[in-house]
Amino acid sequence: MRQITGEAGVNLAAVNYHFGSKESLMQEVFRRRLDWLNDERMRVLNALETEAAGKPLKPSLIVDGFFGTLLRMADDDERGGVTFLRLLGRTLTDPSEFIRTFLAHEYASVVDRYKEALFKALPDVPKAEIVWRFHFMLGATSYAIAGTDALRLVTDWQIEDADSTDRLDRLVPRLMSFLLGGLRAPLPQFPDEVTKQ
Amino acid sequence: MRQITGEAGVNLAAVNYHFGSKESLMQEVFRRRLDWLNDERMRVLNALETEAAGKPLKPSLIVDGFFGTLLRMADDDERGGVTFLRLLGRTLTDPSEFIRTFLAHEYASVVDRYKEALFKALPDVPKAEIVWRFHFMLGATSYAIAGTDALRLVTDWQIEDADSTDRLDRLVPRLMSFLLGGLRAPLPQFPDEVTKQ
DNA sequence: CTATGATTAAAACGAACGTATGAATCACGC
DNA sequence: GCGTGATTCATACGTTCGTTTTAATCATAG
Repeated sequence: MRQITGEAGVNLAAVNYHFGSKESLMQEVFRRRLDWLNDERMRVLNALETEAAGKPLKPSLIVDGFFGTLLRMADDDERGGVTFLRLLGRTLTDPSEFIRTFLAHEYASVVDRYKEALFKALPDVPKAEIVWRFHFMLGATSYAIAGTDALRLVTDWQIEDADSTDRLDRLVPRLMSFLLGGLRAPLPQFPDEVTKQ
Repeated sequence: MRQITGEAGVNLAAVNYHFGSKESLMQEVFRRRLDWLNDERMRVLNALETEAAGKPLKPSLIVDGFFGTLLRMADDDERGGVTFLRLLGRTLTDPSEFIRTFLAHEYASVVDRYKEALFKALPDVPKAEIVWRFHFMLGATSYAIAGTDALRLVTDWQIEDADSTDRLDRLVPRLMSFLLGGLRAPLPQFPDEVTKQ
């Protein structure tokens, strides 16, 4: 709080006066960004489904609508840019109880719509499997967003290191093809099912 | 500290007496687990490479050696079980500076060996792409480990909810096929390269 | 038994945190 | 210009945190 109000050039008590508490401030920060993001996601999916006129969508379009829309926020300083994406990435993995509940509520309907679209797009894949892979995709994405610096230490990163805007241009297609590859991977063999076949 | 020493039934000052500081205690916790994990990973990779006698390894074996070995720690209460995996998952995404540096140091050589094995196994995939996909795989795995409860709120999880040991039996193959699918996905098209072709 | 070094125990320190308080300042309709 | 409600300010409260201190207890060699 002292750091935030300090950099904002206002008094420490301002947050509690205007927002009530630290948690309320955080909720407002997330709401400001996530409302836009989820509206945009809904808009994209609606457009896709209208155009498809009842036919299943291509998985790549669905994945791009959900994760691509998120990643492209990084380019938009008006929407928080990379800073917000990093905050979100961290929050998705290290969730304090209250903010996790809030995120769940904020996200639920959008995630449900996209899940349904994926069910329809991949009728041969069991629904449970799709939900799991959605989970994995979220993880890969959160990590890619939040941990840009984290991995640079683990591996000695002999990778091109242009300015960050350039890196984002390349991160999105890279992550997209990874996510799609994972989403459409052959179904797993469970140990207890091997004998059944 | 008070919670830890409390549950251990010892005095608060015990940690500072025996370990020096909270950070040193954490380092020791991670070292105890990661030394074993990374030794095991090295052992597995060495065995694979010996058996292959210079020929490239199957990517699935490499991925299983790195991520499968990690996940199977969850079954081994002697090695920390799910508790340690959750701690590690959280730490990989929310890294305080000092512990991230420590993890990087602890991991570097193992990650390098596995990266080299992947380079050799996938000669047609640019090295930079493999490093990125390694990153993505780490993210999906960390999230799968740490966020078992987190996603259950986001999606209304109409998934079988057996006891956790059963869920682990199924999580490993599920995650493995996702990771492999992502690792071997078609290469991405970068916007600025489209015109070149 | 006693001396000595290691360990444990109780208590407090100083810093950081979110929040609350009361006075000072501001904006603005009358 | 004055009064009133909203806002800003300095300040302090009460906790929690990691650490430190000092005394008590323990183990053990002589």
